[in-house]
Amino acid sequence: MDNLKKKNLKKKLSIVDLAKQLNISPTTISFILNGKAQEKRISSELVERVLKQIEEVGYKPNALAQSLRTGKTMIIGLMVENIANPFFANIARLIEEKAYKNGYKIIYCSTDNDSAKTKDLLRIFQDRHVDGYIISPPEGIEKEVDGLIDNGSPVVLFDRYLHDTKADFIVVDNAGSTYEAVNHLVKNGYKNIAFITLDSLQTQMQDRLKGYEKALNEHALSHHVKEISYYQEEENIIRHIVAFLERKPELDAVLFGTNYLGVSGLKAIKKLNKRVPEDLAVISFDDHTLFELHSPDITAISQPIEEISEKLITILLGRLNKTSKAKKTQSAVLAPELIVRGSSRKIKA
Amino acid sequence: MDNLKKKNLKKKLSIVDLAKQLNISPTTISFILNGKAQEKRISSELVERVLKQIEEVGYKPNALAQSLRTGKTMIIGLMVENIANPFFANIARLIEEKAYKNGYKIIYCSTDNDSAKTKDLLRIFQDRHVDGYIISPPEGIEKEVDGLIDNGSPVVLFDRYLHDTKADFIVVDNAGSTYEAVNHLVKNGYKNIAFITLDSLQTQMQDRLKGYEKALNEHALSHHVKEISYYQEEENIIRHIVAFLERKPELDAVLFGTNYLGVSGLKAIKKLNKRVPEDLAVISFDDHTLFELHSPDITAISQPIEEISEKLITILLGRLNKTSKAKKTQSAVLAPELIVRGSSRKIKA
DNA sequence: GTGAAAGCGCTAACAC
DNA sequence: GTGTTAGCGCTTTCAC
Repeated sequence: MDNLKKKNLKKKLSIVDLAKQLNISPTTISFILNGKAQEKRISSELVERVLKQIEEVGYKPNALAQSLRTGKTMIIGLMVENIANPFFANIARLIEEKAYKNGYKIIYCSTDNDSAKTKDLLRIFQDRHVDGYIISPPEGIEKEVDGLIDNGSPVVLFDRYLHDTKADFIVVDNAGSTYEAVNHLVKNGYKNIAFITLDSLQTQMQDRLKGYEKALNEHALSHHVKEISYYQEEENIIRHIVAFLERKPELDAVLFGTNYLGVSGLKAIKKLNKRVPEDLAVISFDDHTLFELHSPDITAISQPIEEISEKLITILLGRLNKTSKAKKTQSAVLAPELIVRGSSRKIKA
Repeated sequence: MDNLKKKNLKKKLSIVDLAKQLNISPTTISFILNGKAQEKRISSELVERVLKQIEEVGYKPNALAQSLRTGKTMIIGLMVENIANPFFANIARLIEEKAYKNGYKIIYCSTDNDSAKTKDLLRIFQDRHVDGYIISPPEGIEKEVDGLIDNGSPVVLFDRYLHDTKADFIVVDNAGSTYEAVNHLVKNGYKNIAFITLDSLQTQMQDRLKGYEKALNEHALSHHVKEISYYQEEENIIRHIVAFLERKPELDAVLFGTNYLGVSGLKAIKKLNKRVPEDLAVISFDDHTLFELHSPDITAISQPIEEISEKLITILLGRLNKTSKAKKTQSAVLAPELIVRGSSRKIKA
């Protein structure tokens, strides 16, 4: 009866309680628990006895107290632009998995590309003493990021990076892959190629724009760039795309700068009753379930999500484990893959 | 020079440091910080002075120490089946937002519907002393959930619930909405309606099955149920669906039990070169960007994501704020909406 | 009105 | 090899 009750009640017992039960000092238990039994030459019988008792009474160290003492929380702060975006959700998923495997937990949040919100969020993460950060940063948080690093918290950026920052980063070859995509369109006979992108100075968007422009210049084709503001409802985005496409009847192909622009773009194209690719060829940056199943299926610049996540966590864990803080900025530029599908196929002229 | 350095260094200063600077006791500062200035009748000038100093030196209380002392972490543990599933990602997004607005942060993870993994994860959340839980639970964690509640941590389940548990839950009317969807198909002239679902005993899947069967029974139509195991690659799922559809050429409609089954199903249907809805009408549980843009667009049972998130966080915050632990289980059953699209339209017989 | 002091549970330098 | 003890930074009871 009493035993049963005890089990349910789960009186949180501390290392001191445990020490009393065993008639030894908390220190010894602490040493054993932290793998210092050998080093401190604690008798293996004692170790045995302690471990057994721990098992028996279900003792679990208070992580909060540990963190307060050691300064390490084993928590990684993950800030993505928007967790509802499949690209970020998939990255988050993979990072989470790899982090857990290494004993780290994830606290996450969506920044909405809002630097004020992001600063608040960074503050909160700092308050909670997260050990390291993985961030797809909005513009304007350079100072805060460097502040974190100065305080000894490693930061790895992804999807885009920040100029003049000490933070590590993992990005993809945005310029090169966009360049390749446009060349693919040109090779298939398209000449009036638009680029519908975000009105954003973030590096990834700027690089995609550069790739687009470089390709067009090389082929002496005229530019058709439409920049759309990030901060609006999808309906509005669609409206803008519709207006742009209507204004430019000469277009025969369009490249979308992000997956959600691609999705909105397809909705716009549907509204206009344009046939893909006969009236308008389509390529989108980022792949999306939708692109595979759409009729026709949509050519996409697919990012190596698995590789990105792997590198991110590897770099971060490296920083977390090593004491050498002096190491230089690490970075990697990964190669996306152009997945050619029906929406950009050659049409008989 | 020295000032600059100080700013960058951000020597974490404690409440004691602050007290020394002000020549008062830490207690007073603590009272002021915790809104007890009135109660303790601390002179408003002192309050002013303290606040100003805090501002000036950028003092921030150590949340870890606070948590250790108070036992509250202001962190909510969110466990979803899979953050890469848009349904869960969207819910997570909304919950996160609402939580932050109330001063709570989210630690999240994906359970993969794996009860062993989930138990581990619960353990980790417990270790970190999260204040409350929002969970889309796999089967088999009833005991653990009740354990949490017994220990005073509120738990709200969603998407499905657990029998014989004290936990609150928010679900949708799975049986009713599936019933309605099948009736819609029947009304549009379909007679051989399959239900492709998960091989799962979770309540939501069972209820969807019941709704399907009830409708068929009322119309004296024969059942065609295909249960697919959750734990496999998408390729395999597609293969199973293909095989099922090939084995049952008499089918003229199919209802998918989840959004990813719907997506895989569409891929299977594409492989089989079946026309939708001429050869096979399609409805899927859960809406998905894809369903809107697919040709034809896909009829879906859309869950009220915003409302679900709102209720979840409201119930949890209610529990967190109130001291009355004795309150009975709270639950709500929300109504999904059948969004009728082209994939289930009436075809001329 | 304000302060001293006792912990929350843990780690680790130091002592023996 | 093992124990004593001083904090980590905060809240809160009790005293004045």
